[in-house]
Amino acid sequence: MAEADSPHSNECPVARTLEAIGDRWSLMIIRDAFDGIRRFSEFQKSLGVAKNILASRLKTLVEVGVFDIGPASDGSAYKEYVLTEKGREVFPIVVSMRQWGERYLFKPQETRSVLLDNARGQTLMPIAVFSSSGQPLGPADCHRVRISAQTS
Amino acid sequence: MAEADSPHSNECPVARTLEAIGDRWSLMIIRDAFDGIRRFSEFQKSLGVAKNILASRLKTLVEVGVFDIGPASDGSAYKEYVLTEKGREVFPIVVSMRQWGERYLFKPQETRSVLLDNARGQTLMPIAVFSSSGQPLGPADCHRVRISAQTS
DNA sequence: CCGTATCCATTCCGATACTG
DNA sequence: CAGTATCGGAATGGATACGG
Repeated sequence: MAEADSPHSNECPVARTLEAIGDRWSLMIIRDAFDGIRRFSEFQKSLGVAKNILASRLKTLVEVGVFDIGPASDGSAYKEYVLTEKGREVFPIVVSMRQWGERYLFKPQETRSVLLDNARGQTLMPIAVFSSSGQPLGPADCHRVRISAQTS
Repeated sequence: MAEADSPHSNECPVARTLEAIGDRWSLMIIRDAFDGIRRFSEFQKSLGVAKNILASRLKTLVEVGVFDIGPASDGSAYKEYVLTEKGREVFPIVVSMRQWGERYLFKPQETRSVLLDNARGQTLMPIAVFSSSGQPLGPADCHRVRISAQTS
């Protein structure tokens, strides 16, 4: 049954995001796409994942709207997977994951990959949460509320 | 070599983060912790997850250093799970996931839960990636490089 | 109340083989 | 090159029963 959604994904956007791209491979695939990877074989080589798994993930990511399938840019007969706007917008998610990992999961001298901005070759500003008025916010400074539809 | 890690967690911080907290429940547990949940039964009720699973996840999250176990604040005989600094710092990750989900995974009128800042009751500023000099950055404005240990 | 132990179903993954 | 088909094994999840 291609039924709606699973029990707990109903109204929490975090849960839905996890359900859409929160599996073990999807975010890695998207991360590679941020590095310019577009071809099946390149994903496969970069990730070392089995082809059937990769095919399956790519397929659902296209269904979800993270990737579009387009013609090869080099004129070859094959397809390319290119990020949609929706896909590009997961950038903050993977960058915040990257920064958290860098900070807490590596020993100081351990070899790692880092992200640099093209313009200056500098590391990025740490991602943080701000209020609409620009105040930095921690978990304790926020609360969740339920919004049922808007009548304006 | 000298790589004793699991295959894909090698040197990408994103991969390590995914391995540490990227499973189906951990981020939901942490999200609940941001809402002030600290007790086993509260997590269980909030998430609707089986007790053995919850116990298992909580255990690994403690091992990973996201939670500390402390005495109950109300003087009862039981433990509480309280976020460490490392745990609190996953806040940007779940907020960026939340915002992406809100934006792309909900129909406009669908009921959802949203995060508001306590001080003003406003929605948060969208999380974005900036260079160290304050320029907004997209995926195409960055590149990855490998850093092997020491320079200077 | 807070877990642990057990059992079972399901899903996920990887290797391999095969097709256009 | 870009997948699909199939299979076995591993990991994950859920329900329930039990113990501190």
